[in-house]
Amino acid sequence: MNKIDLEFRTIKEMCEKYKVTPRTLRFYEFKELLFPVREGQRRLFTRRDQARLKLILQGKRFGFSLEEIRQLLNLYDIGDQQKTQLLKTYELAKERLKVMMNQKDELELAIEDLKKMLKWGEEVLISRGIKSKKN
Amino acid sequence: MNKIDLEFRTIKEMCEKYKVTPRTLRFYEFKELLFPVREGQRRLFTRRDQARLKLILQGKRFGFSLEEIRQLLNLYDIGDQQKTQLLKTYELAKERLKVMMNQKDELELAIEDLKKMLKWGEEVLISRGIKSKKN
DNA sequence: GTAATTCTTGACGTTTACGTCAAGGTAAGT
DNA sequence: ACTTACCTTGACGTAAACGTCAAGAATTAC
Repeated sequence: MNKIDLEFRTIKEMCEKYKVTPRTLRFYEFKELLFPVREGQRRLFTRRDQARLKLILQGKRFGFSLEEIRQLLNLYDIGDQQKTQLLKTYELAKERLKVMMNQKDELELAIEDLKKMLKWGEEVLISRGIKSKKN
Repeated sequence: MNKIDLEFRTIKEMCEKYKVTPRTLRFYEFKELLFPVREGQRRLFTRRDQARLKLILQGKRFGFSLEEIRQLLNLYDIGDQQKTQLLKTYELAKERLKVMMNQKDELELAIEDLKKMLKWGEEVLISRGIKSKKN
């Protein structure tokens, strides 16, 4: 009924829109990643929550832990942060970038190695007549 | 005393050489990734075990689960494998390669995004006089 | 006004890859 | 013989990120 409905989403709507389960959203609230308001006892997720959820899901894609994500979210939400804390968060992100770049390098090596393994496995399969050459 | 000592390693020697804990090696045996022989009740790890351990550690670097590694190890150890099983293992590795390449792509995107975040965070820090430009 | 739906808060279960005692066996050094 | 050192097998603990009931409240549908 209210135009305000555009501002808030129920847990179900959130689940459909972002492809997560209710349990997940409640869990994120419990972990202080989201802060839905209450209408009676029901949760209502604000735009801020939605923005945060998007970042959470992205963060997860990047391999961050929820705890790391919680800290990184402060980068977007600096209002009440202290200088020290802000700088710490920044450093955390920088560290994470390093880790990710190493991961990338290792992953590239891994891919090469696995390709070699596959090539070798292919030879074996062919030599046993299990597999034809052009497949 | 024996020259055979070159063939076998105790759990301690294995731990030092491969930087793992005894618990890890026992766990891998329990999970049928390693098959040390026994001298009395003590474990002796063969060359085959060492080769397998190297592959296990590599596999872990690549993000395989131990169960996946167990299956992949069969690629190197085909003696008693059936054709079907061999082919299945091969396909598994191929699937894994796909996953890894996707991971790599995502990771690259993630890295780019995180770099942007850092740049933005840097602006904020500078604008607050917490951080100087050339750092 | 009753049923069906959606929500709530517990609270225990799950998986992976080990960590961490506990209690005891055995071999080696002295 | 006694201590030390290293080994063994349980067996319970841990962390992350939810899954999966259970039991009850509140809203909506008809």
